[in-house]
Amino acid sequence: MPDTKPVAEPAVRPRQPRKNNPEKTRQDILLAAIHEFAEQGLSGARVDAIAERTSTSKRMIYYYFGSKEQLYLAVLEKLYGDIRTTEAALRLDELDPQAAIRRLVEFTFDHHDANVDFIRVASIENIHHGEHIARSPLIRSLSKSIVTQIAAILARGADVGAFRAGIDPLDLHLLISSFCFFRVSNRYTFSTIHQVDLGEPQAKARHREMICEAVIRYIRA
Amino acid sequence: MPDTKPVAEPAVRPRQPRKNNPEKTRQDILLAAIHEFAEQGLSGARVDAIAERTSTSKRMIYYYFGSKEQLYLAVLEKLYGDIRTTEAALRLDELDPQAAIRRLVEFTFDHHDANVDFIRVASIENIHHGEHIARSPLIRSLSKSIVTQIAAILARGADVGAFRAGIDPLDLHLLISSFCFFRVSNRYTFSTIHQVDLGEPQAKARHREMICEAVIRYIRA
DNA sequence: GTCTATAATAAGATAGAC
DNA sequence: GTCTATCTTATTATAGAC
Repeated sequence: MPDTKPVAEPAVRPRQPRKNNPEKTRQDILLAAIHEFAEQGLSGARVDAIAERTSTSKRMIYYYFGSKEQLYLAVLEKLYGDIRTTEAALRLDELDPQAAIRRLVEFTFDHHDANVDFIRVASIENIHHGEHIARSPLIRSLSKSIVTQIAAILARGADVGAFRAGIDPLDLHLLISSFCFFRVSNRYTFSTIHQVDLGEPQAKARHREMICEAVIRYIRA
Repeated sequence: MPDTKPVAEPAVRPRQPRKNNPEKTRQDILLAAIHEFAEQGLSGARVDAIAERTSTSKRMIYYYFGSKEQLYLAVLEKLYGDIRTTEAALRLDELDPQAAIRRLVEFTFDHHDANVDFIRVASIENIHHGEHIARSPLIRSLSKSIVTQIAAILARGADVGAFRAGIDPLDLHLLISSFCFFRVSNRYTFSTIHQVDLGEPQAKARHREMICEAVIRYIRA
């Protein structure tokens, strides 16, 4: 049987060889990994699926990150780095104590609401007993600022008689984080069970106000 | 080649055939599955590992539950069934409004604290977008009572002027659940990052009091 | 640094005897 | 109803060319 292909192939390269750009490739992989891990969990995530989300190949993932687990750790550090960096730039010391608390609560609420990937990966990491985050001194050191900031606001508020004395800053951080986090992390079961939509704007605005109110009432003198 | 086996085997049965006890076998598998799914997640859990936790075999798991996913759904229904049943038996209507709220918060705190498996499986289910719980009308119907109970307490409290009017019962349930759940679900990352032990008795007692206080201050007139 | 192809292994599910 | 052994497929990880 004769070869039916045309004698001269056109000069079009059927596969575009990737331009060498290590840093961009690394970032590509990292962003794709965030979404895959956030969606599927650590064991559920497929390295093949991450590769498909990028413009590069599976081989490159192992080349840059070594293993699926190391890639997951890089994802953790990226997500925690992002929230702590924005948090540190809030300049809460410029506001009066009650306004500062309100702003912090609103920021936490909005950030968690807008960063579902962070919430999901944090949940996943807890399922794994936090064993990966424990190996990251980076994340630990990034997280000191938020507690220090709360402590300063509480001290100022107590000084002017606006807040009660003796509130533990880390406890307050726990109270604020709980609500802002849970509302996103447990959205599916809560919505399904109670037949409501936690994502709708009215509910969101109501809950944002509720946690502000609850926190302020809790610390008020 | 002659058969080298001894002519008469001893009457000792080398393997004890399991006594037929369908209901016990089913419960065995279910309890083992709770622990495995709670520890490893849905994709992380291994059917082999579940079989090893029981006194039965992998074959039986498929025999009784059909598939890994159906077994997981049975686990969900068991865990939600347990909490809702105890919750419904609290008799909060016998207490004055503020005492009733306090008792409900303390119950929720204690139950979540003592049922880590429930917390973990609920987290896992949210990672999976609540797609399995959505297929369980049983869980939905079980969960109506808690909101009804809160609504009744809030109404009584508003009537006697102890509570503000206009508090949404489901929102309050969300506020209470958030704190009690998060404290357990995110224990690992929170403890690691902030270098504290959320499991220690003093922290636990302090947090139990904090959420009671916060809720009561929030609804108080 | 990037690619395709494949090795090695793990895990869900089932067959078939008793 | 229960058992052991196995089939089949999917997945992590790597080899080796360019």
